[in-house]
Amino acid sequence: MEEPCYSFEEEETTSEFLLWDQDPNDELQLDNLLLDYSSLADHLFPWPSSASPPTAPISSVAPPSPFDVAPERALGAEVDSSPPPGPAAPSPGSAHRRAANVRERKRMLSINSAFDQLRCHVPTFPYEKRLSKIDTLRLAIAYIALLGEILLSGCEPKSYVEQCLKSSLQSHRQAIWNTSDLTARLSWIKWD
DNA sequence: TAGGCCATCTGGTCCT
DNA sequence: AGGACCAGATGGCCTA
Repeated sequence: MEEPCYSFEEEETTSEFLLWDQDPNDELQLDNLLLDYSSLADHLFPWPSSASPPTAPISSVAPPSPFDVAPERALGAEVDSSPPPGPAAPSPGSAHRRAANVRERKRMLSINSAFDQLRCHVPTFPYEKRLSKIDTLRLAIAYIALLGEILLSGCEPKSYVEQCLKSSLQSHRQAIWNTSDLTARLSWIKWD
């Protein structure tokens, strides 16, 4: 099996170890986010949802046309024929309710698109299947924390990570990024 | 077959 | 008032 290769110095990627290989605008936005570390708390989400271009369907179970209004596709309440609880509540099949459903699907698509973008910025194993949403979030948190530590340390990224992997730093510091998920991925990086 | 993950619908709440 | 956001419920798909 081929080993993944990544160099902090050259920001070069292989097709098997996905890092920073996305749209230059996305990369720039992430760069800005990492550079402006002090404002991280105000910019936890770097991509506005409206700016996320739609990507290819990520799920095999996604409907062919996500914008179609398909009340018969209703899964959760498809056989619920009980009347709405309040007089102000729109009936399940009303135009208002269908429009709200369409908006909600579009909103979820936007969120999923952002998750796809985020997946492209966290280290993954070459053989790894698609990260789940929760794993993507946790890995991204750890990865950002690591990058922040590298920036603050002023050390060479390569040597810093190698030191960490040798536990010389982990032994006396409980770093936020020090998760088994991330350290395992870092150990896959071939530096030269 | 059980559990994890996901898409979708739905109603409530908040915001503009 | 209408849209955005959120969480609960439900059922489908996939994998160990």
